[in-house]
Amino acid sequence: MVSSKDVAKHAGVSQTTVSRVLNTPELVKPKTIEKVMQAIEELNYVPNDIARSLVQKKTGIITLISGPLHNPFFVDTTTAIVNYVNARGYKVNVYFGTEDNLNSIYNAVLETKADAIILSSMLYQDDLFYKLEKLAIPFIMFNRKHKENRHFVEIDNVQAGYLATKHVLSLGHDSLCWIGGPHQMSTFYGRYLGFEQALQDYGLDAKLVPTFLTNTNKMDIERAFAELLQLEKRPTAICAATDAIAIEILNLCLERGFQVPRDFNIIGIDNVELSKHHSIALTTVGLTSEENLGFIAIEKLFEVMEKKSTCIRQTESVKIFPRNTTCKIN
Amino acid sequence: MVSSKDVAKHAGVSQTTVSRVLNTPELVKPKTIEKVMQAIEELNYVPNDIARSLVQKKTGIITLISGPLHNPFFVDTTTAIVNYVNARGYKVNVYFGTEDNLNSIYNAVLETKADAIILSSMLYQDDLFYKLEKLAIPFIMFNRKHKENRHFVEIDNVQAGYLATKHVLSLGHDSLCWIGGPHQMSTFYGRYLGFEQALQDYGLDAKLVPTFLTNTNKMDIERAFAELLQLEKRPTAICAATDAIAIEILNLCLERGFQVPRDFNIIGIDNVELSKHHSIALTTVGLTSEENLGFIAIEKLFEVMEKKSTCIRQTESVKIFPRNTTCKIN
DNA sequence: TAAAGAAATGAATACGTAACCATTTTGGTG
DNA sequence: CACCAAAATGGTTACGTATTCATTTCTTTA
Repeated sequence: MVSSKDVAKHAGVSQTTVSRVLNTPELVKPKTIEKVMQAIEELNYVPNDIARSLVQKKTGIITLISGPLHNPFFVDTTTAIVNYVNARGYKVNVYFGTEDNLNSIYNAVLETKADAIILSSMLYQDDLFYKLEKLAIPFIMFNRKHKENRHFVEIDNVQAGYLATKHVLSLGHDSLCWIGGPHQMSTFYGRYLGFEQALQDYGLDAKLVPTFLTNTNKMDIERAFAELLQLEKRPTAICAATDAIAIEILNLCLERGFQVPRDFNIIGIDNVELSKHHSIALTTVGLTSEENLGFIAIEKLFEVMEKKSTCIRQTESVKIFPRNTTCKIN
Repeated sequence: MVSSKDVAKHAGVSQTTVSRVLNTPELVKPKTIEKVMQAIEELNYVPNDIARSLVQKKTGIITLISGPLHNPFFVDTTTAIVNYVNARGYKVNVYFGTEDNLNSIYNAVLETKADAIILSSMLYQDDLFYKLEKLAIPFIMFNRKHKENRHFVEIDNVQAGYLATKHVLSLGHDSLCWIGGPHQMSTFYGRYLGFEQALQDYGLDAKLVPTFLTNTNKMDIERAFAELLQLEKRPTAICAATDAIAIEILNLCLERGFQVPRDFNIIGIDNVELSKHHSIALTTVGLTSEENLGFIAIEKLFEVMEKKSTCIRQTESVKIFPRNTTCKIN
């Protein structure tokens, strides 16, 4: 391992000067720069970013705790976040959280010296929030909100649930069902509230509408769908709390020989890239703006890092994207 | 920032003992451990992993240079790699390489002290290979091979191209075309060779078969497809070098009102998770084994890190997965 | 040419940990 | 009780950089 001391010796200058050549060359004589650069070349010197981090107390690392990539929402956000962070000259430590590994991820993250944290795994009531505040480094949640109501970027979940539901209701469906996730997550809870509200506006009793709250892995969704098929009165429209769920339901429908939207209407929320594929063509609700939610969040996080803001609370408006998995009831 | 020195003072022991309590508690008297642990609690001490890295010359970081996630192949491999690495207690620095940003990624990576590098962005002739060997840290390529023929895990690309092509030929298609990527990548070149070989085996002249070599972003694939549609004699079967290309071609077909497989047969290579979705149901060629290629590669990389192996050269066998985007010609 | 100020360089130190070596304490044995 | 080995602990240093402060060298001006 060749260090800046080696370079210094080789160039006949002090280590300080080597450091200056790399960081503040305007303070060093051109001839000296040349000498040092040549020594760097000859010795194949590469600065040690760990040592630099130690002394500067900046690691240049952003920690991202994402959901798993089999959820296409996280494909979009991870792409946006990683690319943005790298373009800003930072590195990204990525974790994919599931029900199983989340705690060990938190342990690892809390011991890691990152410059900031961006995450989408927080529950509405979660002690993690307070641990992160104690860490005293900037953090932001995307697609999740904590009850303390700080440091988040989300879509208007209630409105999203409302618009999705209203869409199928206005197509004439009166036999709906809801497939969502655990209500400890602000996302699912908010969307469900919107669902309820829309039913109410159409004079339907939410209590009579089948509701499946499931974990969002493949197996549990399949279980929920199996239950759905057992219902006395099969719904004609399935409102899924996320595109990920919707797309998996679509898969299960086709797998069992159903046709969509003939046998089932399906609507999602998130407007993920995959939903636009013409094989899928999922009707969904998504951001009014063209931006990706992960992008908005990471941009805001950098604002906080740069002390341009101190606390982000942002709720983005949504609209409906009608595609081919919903249609007028005959 | 509370350090182990602060803990030491607070507990009335030396910093050495604090370090020992955390790393080799079996060398410390139980009563002392207790004292120190209490001090750690009270002061809310968290070890500084940067300082540890500096002294131990191990960062606990694996660098992953992946392709972009809009390519579903990289969704699968990134998932496998990140989860494996984290389960092993390491962190992952992720980069998504494209034509544009690859050089700046390389610059960043070469200055970063990672314990190992796993990448899928290497060209067959690429100076990067030699720079990485100079770095003297373990690295492995997945899905790419360098001409030096070291440090790689790949599928049998020639065989894959061969099987895919033979499949559509055996279905009665005699009007094929090939949509692939730049031949500087071993993956594309090998698969094309297999394509040629299969044509030859069926008595067709590869030189007369339309071949589109394109960059693998959406826009360039669309351009290639537009060209394809201009051909005097439209092929009945499209052999795509990757599932990513195949799935995008499928999208373009549907977008333009074509039906698959009626108007076009489409076959891919990689057997990505998405290809199994019943909306897509892409016929493809993939690993004989159940494992993900990224998983195999990262597992091998850890073997190298643990000195159990020194150099990986692995080519995995493949088989055909017939689904719904191909059918007998009528 | 001398003096003063600016520019360029260097020496020493801090960052927070693990590791090495030295020292003290403990426990067991004759 | 004395002695010795083993267990437990502590002092010091290294890791490789940036930074602070001091010193030297150069340039300008009277």
